[in-house]
Amino acid sequence: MESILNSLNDAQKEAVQQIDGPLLILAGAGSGKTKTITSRVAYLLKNGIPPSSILTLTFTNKAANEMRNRALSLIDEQLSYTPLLCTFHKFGLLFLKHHISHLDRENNFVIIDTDDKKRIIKSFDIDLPVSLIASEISRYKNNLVNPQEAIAGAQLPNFKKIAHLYQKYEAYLRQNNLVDFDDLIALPYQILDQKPDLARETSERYRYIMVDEYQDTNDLQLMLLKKLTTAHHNICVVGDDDQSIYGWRGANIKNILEFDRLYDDVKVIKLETNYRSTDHILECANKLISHNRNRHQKSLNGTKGKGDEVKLLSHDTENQEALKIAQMINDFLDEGVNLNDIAVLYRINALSRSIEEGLNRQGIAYKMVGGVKFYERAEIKDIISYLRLIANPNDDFSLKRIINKPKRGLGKATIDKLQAGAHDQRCSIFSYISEHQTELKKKIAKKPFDAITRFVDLMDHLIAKKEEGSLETLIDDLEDSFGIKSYYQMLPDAQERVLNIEEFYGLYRDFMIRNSDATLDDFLNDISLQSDQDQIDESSVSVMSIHAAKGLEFSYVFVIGLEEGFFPLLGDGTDIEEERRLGYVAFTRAKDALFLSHSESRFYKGKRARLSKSRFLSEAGLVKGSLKLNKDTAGYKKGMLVKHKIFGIGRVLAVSKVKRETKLKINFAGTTRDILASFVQKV
DNA sequence: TGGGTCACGGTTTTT
DNA sequence: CCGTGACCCA
Repeated sequence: MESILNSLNDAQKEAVQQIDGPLLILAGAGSGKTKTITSRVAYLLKNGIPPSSILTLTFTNKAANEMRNRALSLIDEQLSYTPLLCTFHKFGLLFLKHHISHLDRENNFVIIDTDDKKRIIKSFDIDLPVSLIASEISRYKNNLVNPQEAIAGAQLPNFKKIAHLYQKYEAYLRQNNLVDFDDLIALPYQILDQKPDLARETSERYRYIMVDEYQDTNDLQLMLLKKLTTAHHNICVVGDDDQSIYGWRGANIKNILEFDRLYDDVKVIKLETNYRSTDHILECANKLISHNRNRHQKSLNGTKGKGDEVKLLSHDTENQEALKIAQMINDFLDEGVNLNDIAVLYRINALSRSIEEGLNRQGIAYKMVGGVKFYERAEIKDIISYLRLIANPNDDFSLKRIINKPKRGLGKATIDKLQAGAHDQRCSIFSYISEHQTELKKKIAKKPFDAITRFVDLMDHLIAKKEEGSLETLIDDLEDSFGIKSYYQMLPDAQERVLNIEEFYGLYRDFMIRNSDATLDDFLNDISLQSDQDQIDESSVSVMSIHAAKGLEFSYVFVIGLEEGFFPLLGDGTDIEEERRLGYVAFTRAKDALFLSHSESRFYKGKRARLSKSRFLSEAGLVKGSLKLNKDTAGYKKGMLVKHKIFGIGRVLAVSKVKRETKLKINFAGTTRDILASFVQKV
């Protein structure tokens, strides 16, 4: 027990030992949050709490793995059962595997990603942007609004449309037994809500619950947690409201700001001692974040001494910026700094290109986190679709993706016929083409018919393979049957794509060897919850978005693109406080040296734009403030035409200022609405 | 059916 | 600027 508490400060000790009742740990950046959580898990175990009663929820797999390792290393004895420590989504998946039958569904469902979701929506005929529909559906789900309610509640024609698409989308998912990311949280909640006994039982099972990164939970996750604590109130949430950066994905900062209203007798412990950064860095971060109003008052106290001043780097162009930073990094390396200790961070991925070029020119090894994700590459998704179809032949969605890949002469016309035929028979496309061949033959020409027959035969063979359990070699049979690799060999970027395919085959075999009793479904679900955060830890400079840098720390940090418009990123529905929190997160990644860089101009979307310094630089005390407020107000005038995503085109009736925003009174086809200027575009 | 050309629009950020 | 989607012709 001593060994666990020994290395903790007083606040951390208190947090670790406070195991009963609701507890909010406000853990500032670099205040030893992970250490506190892992010590707390260890402390619970040491106090005889059975491992199976402890549930710890995190945001990324990476955080989950790291915490598991650290917690277990604090315990000497071997555990027969490891406490469940996973992401919210993984927890949802495990729960649904056991309980989805309560919703009258089979547990061989498949998880779809955002791209799949958009494809499904796109396959309906729509006249609104897919991204809008997708995000509205997400919103409905996160607010527990079902399609019927959505339709009943929708007022405007476009919302009516979206609500109907939502209904169609849900029907599609159900029919194909698909589950999207939102469902992984929403469906468990629905089940627990319908079955109070199950809620109680589940809550009894997990008597000690901990939640990491609580500032980034959404409403639905909060409700789910509420269900999980029906039988007790032993919930410990850990987070930092100043680091809430996922509002765009539905995270609700109120969850952490108002946690004490959720349960009686909430104990609050603040961890305000920062062990990571030097004082100059902290001062800069503290100053910046102090401009936010919506936050728990607190500040970080350093322990490392003053350190070097935070440096502002000014450049004319992004190429100069990249060159200069690459040179500086080279100098650090000459001084003996480790590649792993250096990071370049930015607000938007588009800025990575120039930096990569600069690092390449200087011959500096770097790793990009994010960008095009491995599992989202077209060639990988094709193979995944084949596997999904083998796992579940009724998955029309996957079938349509690969039925003509590699090309077998099956175009839109044929596929439409198959779809119509399947619809008439009320069965999936696959069962239609395998079981109604005589009928099919009458409908389509010989050539496509032969292609389909051959496709079905090969698939049947693979399905049989799966059923007899030869999963390890299934991937080779798949390649032998369909020649996906050789197909991509002929396409552009062949080399890279083939390498990706080979890597994927390797991952598949590896998974099947390591998990000998796993099913194909297990594999598919496992990879769909994987992010590529978990990269190989070779020695290199890290280049990534600030979001990707959450939870990480580096000795030397460069933040680039500190210009109005890029950071803060200004556009539809910008939340300036969240932008500022992102700045805070970026600054507090640095341990010893922080460099903030801006450029006078940048080449973006095909043209070069002149840019002014980010307001965050003056707010952090780095440049003397010459804040131009309401810069974009001037653009709007009475009588002007503007366009809104949902309301369409309207005419401006009046322009006014509210706080720092421009508010417009707009006439949309006879209806007058007050709307913030940031939500409309000039026509 | 599939390949080629042309116009458009767009990017935050991720489980 | 680059990738995607619509449209047209062989």
